[in-house]
Amino acid sequence: MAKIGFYPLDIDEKEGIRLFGRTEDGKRIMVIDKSYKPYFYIIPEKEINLEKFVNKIKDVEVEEQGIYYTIEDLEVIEKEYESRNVKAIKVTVDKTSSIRVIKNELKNLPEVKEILEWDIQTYKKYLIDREITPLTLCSAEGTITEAKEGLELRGTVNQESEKAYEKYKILAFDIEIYGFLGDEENSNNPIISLALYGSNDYKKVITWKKFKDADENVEVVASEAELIERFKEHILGYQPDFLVGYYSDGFDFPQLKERARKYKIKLDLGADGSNVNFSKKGRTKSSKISGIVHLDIYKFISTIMAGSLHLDSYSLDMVSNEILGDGKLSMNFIDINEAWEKGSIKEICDYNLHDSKLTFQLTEKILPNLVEMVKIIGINIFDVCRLSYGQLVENYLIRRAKEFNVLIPNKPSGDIIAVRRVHTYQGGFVMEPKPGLYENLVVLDFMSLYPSIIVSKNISPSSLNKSKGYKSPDIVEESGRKVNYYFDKKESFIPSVIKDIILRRQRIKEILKGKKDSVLKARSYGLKTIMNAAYGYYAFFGARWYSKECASAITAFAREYIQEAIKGAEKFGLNVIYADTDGFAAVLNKKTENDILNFLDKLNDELPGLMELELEDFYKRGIFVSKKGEGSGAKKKYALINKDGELKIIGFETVRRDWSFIARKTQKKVLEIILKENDGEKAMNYVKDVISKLRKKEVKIKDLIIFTQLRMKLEDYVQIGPHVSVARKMQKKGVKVGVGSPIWFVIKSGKGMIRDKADIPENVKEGGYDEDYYVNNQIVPSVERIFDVLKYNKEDLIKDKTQSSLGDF
DNA sequence: GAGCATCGGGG
DNA sequence: GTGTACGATGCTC
Repeated sequence: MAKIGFYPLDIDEKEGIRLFGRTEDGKRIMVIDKSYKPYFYIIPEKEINLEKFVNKIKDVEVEEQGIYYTIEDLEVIEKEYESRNVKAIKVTVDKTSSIRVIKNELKNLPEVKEILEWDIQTYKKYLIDREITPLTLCSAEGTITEAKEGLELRGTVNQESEKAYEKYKILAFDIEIYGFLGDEENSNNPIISLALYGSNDYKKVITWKKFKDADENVEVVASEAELIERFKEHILGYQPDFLVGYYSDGFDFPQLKERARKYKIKLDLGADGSNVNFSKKGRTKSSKISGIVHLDIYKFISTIMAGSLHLDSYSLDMVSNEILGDGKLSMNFIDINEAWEKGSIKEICDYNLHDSKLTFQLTEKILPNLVEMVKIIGINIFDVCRLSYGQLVENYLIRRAKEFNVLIPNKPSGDIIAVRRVHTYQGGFVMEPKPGLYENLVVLDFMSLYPSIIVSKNISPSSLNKSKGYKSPDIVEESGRKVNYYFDKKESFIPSVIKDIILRRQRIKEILKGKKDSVLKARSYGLKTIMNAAYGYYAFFGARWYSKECASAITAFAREYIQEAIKGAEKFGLNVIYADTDGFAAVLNKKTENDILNFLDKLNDELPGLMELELEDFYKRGIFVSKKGEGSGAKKKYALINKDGELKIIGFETVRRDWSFIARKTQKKVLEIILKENDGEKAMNYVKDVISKLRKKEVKIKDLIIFTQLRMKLEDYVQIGPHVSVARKMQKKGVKVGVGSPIWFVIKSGKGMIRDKADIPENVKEGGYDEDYYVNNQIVPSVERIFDVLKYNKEDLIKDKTQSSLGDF
């Protein structure tokens, strides 16, 4: 028997619970723990004799194709379920596969009311019950054997301390392919280059076409098959803890899988010699390797981090520009194809390596967030990386349920989900902005409004009742009936958990004041993310703890609070012009900034404990434009400039690439002139200038290009938009066009439908564009609503400066 | 305002 | 549950 300290990096189940990790001196270790027995709970019918029932089922055993599934233990346990104390029967079985079989055997017995906790993966329950946190110091005790892949220990695991693993070995990778994307055709496209980037300047590019000016880190192999083999060798040689890609679940690994299959190469990268495991859940694929944690950071960034990043796109280029201040090298996929054909392989290698470098650097930046999330939720980083908001909250609640002795509800069935999807309820309070240009504004926000309502009104499915406790404001149900919900004042599970998070985060923020600590910062971020997702979780149709009543009570309380705050502000002398859910913007009138701070202090004294209205910022000027779609929860669309001259542009489509460059630039410039200089006339003249240049055919074709991507096979299109029409022309010219092909086009001058006038930029001579299209469909719509505010109308814009007296037609 | 179509990430 | 599977947004009627 030996005892060894290690950090679990990943966990799964095969033969028993398997934990893959690193020992303190950096050796790879696989621990197999067979001591854990899976279980589920039976909620019996009320009136039955428990002892008799336990006796009746204790010998239940099922045989299927020679395999025996047995019950190992039965125990009556007091638990809380749906706000009641219940006597539940804990059914411990011999192995994970027995859960399903035994459950099916028992579920139809008359004594059984419900069966719970059978649908939670065993490795997750193991982590909870044994109180093990991945990535932190554990110990394993048992018999050790040493193999070339690392240590193998059979025995048991204990949590040793909170000490976190630090020396992560990260290896980022990226592939380039030749050809065009498309679901089926994809497999025919060869991988032409593969790059790896790791710590300590580890760089490798593998390609299979010889070229002259190759760097030392480039390996030229004989074929694509050899490229895949080398990839495997490098991974086994480098022994990363984390193998990281950007959209690698969706592209790189599936592509590697297809190409490896073609050459009959095994992708046996697992520490136990197993192949990469590909799985598909709905639209989302994932690739898992035993013992090497494959992370697709695109998933984490585009779902969880998106909540705080607010980018228009989560492409590697956009994200790395935002987080690292460095973007991709400028090469599109046509360039890659051409470079491969021409033999400019160096270009491809550089591009490929740079992408994997960006992926590596992004991983280093966001890893603290991932790691803290792992420590908070207590599941493995592979899962954390791929969580949705709903799963984030749910996994956290599942982990905390044990200490509250609460039974976990089952996942809803398809029927229940279908019913839940249909039902709606009223959302946040939105005050339509009176469109206009305003001076001297203040924006005030409730800090964590929804979470603090959950806590201060104890809102949860288990405290919900008909007549006592906190009473919600009037809620109008779908039927039109007015109701009030009540929430018992005795603190219940979910509000307690949220309160915990809020307090824990306040303590962290207190420590962080005037100090820099990236770990604590990441922890605070993780806690905030979970807490802010809690309200949405109640309303999420797939949630175990779903409650439309709770969700609608939260928004009802929130509407009341924001409206009260607005009333208070107006009484105080501010002029509120816009509000959305948890905050509002107001004109200062004659009030000073100091007055505002005093107003906040006074108002906050009157609010319940955890609730607080905060100062977001003071603004010199702001423009609020009219919205297209009215109604609650409508998206914000306004722009503000603060005292430092920083612009805050919300909801304008200035950066969408399906608008021509000239339209985007014009919109941005107009907002800038209006906010910075408050000169509507100048902004107007700027637009008129652009229009006049367009009419005089002075605008360069490159500023007029519109970009879209093909989403279907060309022949499947029924609706022929301009991009489809252009794609057809490209195909006729012999260009390969498939799913995902990017289409750049310009609208040429001439007669007929827009789609007939659309053409690839190369076919359009300078000045050969349709100026009417660009004026009416690009420039005017992009600035129209801004000028509405300034009381100019569309005609004013289109009128030529020099001939305005001639009238419209 | 419901119902249908499109699109995301990767090359 | 060896079953299914996205979610947000924009356009059209």
